Formats: sequence, C-alpha cells, structure tokens
Amino acid sequence: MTVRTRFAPSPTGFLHIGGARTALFSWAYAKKYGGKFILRIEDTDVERSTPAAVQAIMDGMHWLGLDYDEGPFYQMQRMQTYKKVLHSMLDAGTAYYCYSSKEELEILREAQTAAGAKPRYDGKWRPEAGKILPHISAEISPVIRFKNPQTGVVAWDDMVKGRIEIANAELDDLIIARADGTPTYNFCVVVDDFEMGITQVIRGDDHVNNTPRQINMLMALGATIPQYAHLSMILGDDGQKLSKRHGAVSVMQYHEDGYLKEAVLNYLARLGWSHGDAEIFSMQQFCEWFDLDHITPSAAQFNTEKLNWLNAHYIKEMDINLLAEDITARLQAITGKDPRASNLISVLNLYRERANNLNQLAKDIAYFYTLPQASAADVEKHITPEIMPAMQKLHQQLAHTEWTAQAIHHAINAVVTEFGLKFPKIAMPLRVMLTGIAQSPSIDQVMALLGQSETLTRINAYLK
RNA sequence: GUCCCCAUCGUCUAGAGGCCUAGGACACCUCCCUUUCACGGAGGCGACCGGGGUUCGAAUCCCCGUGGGGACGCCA
Repeated sequence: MTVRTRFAPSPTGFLHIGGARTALFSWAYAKKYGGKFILRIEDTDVERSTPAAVQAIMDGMHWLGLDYDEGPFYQMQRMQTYKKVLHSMLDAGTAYYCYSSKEELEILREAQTAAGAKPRYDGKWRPEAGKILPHISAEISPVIRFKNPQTGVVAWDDMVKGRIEIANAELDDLIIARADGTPTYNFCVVVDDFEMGITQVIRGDDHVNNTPRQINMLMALGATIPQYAHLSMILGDDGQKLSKRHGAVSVMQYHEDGYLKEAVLNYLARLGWSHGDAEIFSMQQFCEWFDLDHITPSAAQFNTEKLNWLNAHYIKEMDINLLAEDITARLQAITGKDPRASNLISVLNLYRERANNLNQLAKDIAYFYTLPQASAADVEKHITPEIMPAMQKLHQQLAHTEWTAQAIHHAINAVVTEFGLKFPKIAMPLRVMLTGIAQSPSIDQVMALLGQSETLTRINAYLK
C-alpha cells in the first residue's frame, strides 16, 4: 500500500514551530516511502478560521520547502460528503439524533463535575433495543451523536508512544453534527482520513484522546484503521508551554530574525527525533533516515542556542551567491543602500565564518557601506594621544602602499617597529576608526576590502 | 475529580538486560591558535526522579509513589 500522510492545520493562526515540525515529519515520512503528502485545511470552525491564516500557513510551508502532493483540501468545501456519510450512519444506526438542549447538557456537566465524575453525555437519546425514547420537543433542533460502543476497549499501537488502550466505558457519544447540521471536527477528520486513504496519521499528542473515538467511528464506517503517530509537544526556551501570549511565533519570524531555513529544518528534525549521533544533516538525508521509530515520546524544550549553532553552520556552508542575495536585502534595510555592485562577496567571505545569524552578519558588515559611529568609550580607550604620531605616519605611508592585505600588513608593521609599539596598539585604534567597533577580522584584510581612499578618509577624520 | 501520556547531563538526545566506571551535540569552563572579537582545535564539568520487585545481572522489564503534561466543548 502506498503511504499517504497529511498535515491538517486549522487556519486560526500562523504556522508555528510545533505545526511546522508536525508537517515536516509527515512530509518526510511520505518522502521516505515514496508516498503522497496531503495538505488539508480544517476550517469548520467558521468563527475563527480566516483566509489570511490559510495563506500564512502555506507561506510557512513554502519557505521551509514542505511541498504537498495533494490539496489543499478545504473541509468547508466537503460538506456534501460529510452529510452523505452522516445519513448513512443514521440509517445504519451507528449515529442518532439527540434532542438534549445545551442548557440541559450544561446542568448535567455541572452535576457530574460536582460529584467528582468525568463530565459526559448521559445517553438520554441513545436508542437501545426495548428502550423508550423521550418525547421529542418541536422547539429543539437536534444534534447527531455517534453511537459509541459501551463495552470493550479501543486500542492501537501508537508509532511513538507504544500501545495505548482505552475502555469504551470511558467514552461517551460525541456530537458529530451540530444543531445547524454542520459536522464537527472529530467526524470530519474520520471521514477525510478514510476517504483520502491516509495510511499514517502523524499529529500532535493533544489528539491522543481523540484517537479512540476516531477509531470507533472508522470501524463503524468499515474503514481500515491508519497507523497513528502522536508527536509530543514543543516547549518554549524556558520550558513553558508555547502559547500566543507566550513565545509561539510564526516560522516566518525565524526568517525575519535571521535564520536560514536549512538551520530551522535541521533543528526541528532533531527535536524529538534522532539518528544515532547525527546532528547535522540535509533534508535529503533526513528523508532517507526518518522513520516513526526513534521519535521521543516526551516533550522537548526549544533551545535557541543550538539553533544558532546550526545557523552558523549553514551560513558557512551556504552558496556564497545565495548568501549575498539574502544579505543584500537585510543590508538595505539597515543602510538604505544597495551594496550589490560592490565587494559584497569578498566581504561575506571574510565575515561569514564568524556569524551565526543573518541579521547580525548584515549589521556587522554594514560599516563597509555606511559610515560607522564609534562609541565614545571605544574612542577613548583605543585612540589615545600617544598613538597619534604613529597613526599620522601610518596615514602617510598608506597613501603610497600597494592596496593588498599583505602590503598593508607590512606598512603597519614598519610603523609599529619604528615607534617601538606592539601590533595591537595600532590595530585596535584602526578598528575603531574604520569599523566603529573594537572587534573585526584581521585589520589588514578589512582595510584591503574597504579600499584605499575610504580607509584614508576614515583615518584622517581622527587625526588632529 | 476521572481518563490518558511522559520522566537519562542545564538543554536536545544515544541507550531496546550484560558492549554503560552511561555515548554524542548545544551551552558553560580551561588551554591552544591569534592582531582584538569570533571561527577552529584539544581537554574539562555535568544525568539514569524515588522506592520496591523480576534477574546471576536493570538506565533498560513489572508494580507503587512523586513530579510534569494532555484530554474531558454543538473548538480544532
């Protein structure tokens, strides 16, 4: 049987890190087995679903390169299918109308909670052989409930968590269609997973509790039960649960924040999944290695430091032209200038080794394209009166120096020797004058790339 | 409250009864490299939640406890 997996977000917000990982695992599983990856938009909550959220989710997937083979399917466009199945279940007696009002149910729930019991439907309208149902009140439009088995257990071998068993006695008859006739989540999922031929349901473990109900419905429909893999959730950097209020950001935010998609992908893949000691791997390798075993059943805490480390790795590895393209945009945002025609590639080759973030990298090299402003503290600390004579001399020498890093190095060395100084005594003030800060790569290389006239100009600005 | 799930270094994890005086990675510390800061290299610190069992032998299996999380919607 060909593998068919799906990602089924509800469009009520952006694609966050947890959703992205779920999508990634589903996608990788399909890729690994040459199957199909399906995108299904679960938009039956009309109140909260928005087209903007659909777009945001697809943008996130697109950025990460999680391409789907089928879809997007929208549940709101599949109402006819759901209604058809609903009626067949009504006919088959696996579903029934329930006329209990919301208020009635609310009272029931409160009483049960107060008694310390699990709140659940009392089966008032559940048809049973020999049972006389209450009189139907014309006022109430009924909901449809699934007639869940009352005895026995539902069990499945979860690909992540192992065998899970739940007694049917724990389950009540859930509502599968609202009073207005629209089907509810658990029912739509069942119908869709069935009709779309999903073979592996890979989703967040907040759905573990829905699974037994879904299996029961699937069985009532005569469907084969897919395999389930419930992924544990991702916690924030501080170990707290991610929520809109707390740390849950769009994956696109990582792009804005200076992360390469390769780093995010690699990081996410490794979060909750492992392949021996492998830490750094391409998506191609991931798809080859990935399987539903070796997924951790426990929750994982997000760690930005490790993401940074991976980001640094991929910045070093990245094709230099692609890197230049990315940095150009970020640089423009900082300097307002277009550095394209300049020596950007050379500058990046000098700086990429030390960067772990694209925004930081752009910021670090901005001085090549816009005049830096050194801090008073740095100026005071490094550009001291006693080095000025040497600096004066160097400035003169530099005007006649061949503009290569090597020649510049010699020129500095000559002055340093002449004035009986140590190399850093001159290199540090040069850094401050030229780059605006006291940390930079080899100063002669910086100067070579900055250019002779710009270098002389910047030094001159400090000579009295 | 009821049901379900989870539990190895600070963090991500390896580990499927002896290969474990528990391995790797991030972070941290030290040293080396060095023209500052990084990068890189070499070391170091650092964990099996507790208690019972099973076994010749348990991080690994079982039970209990503790802690954390999730679910109990005419939300998804």
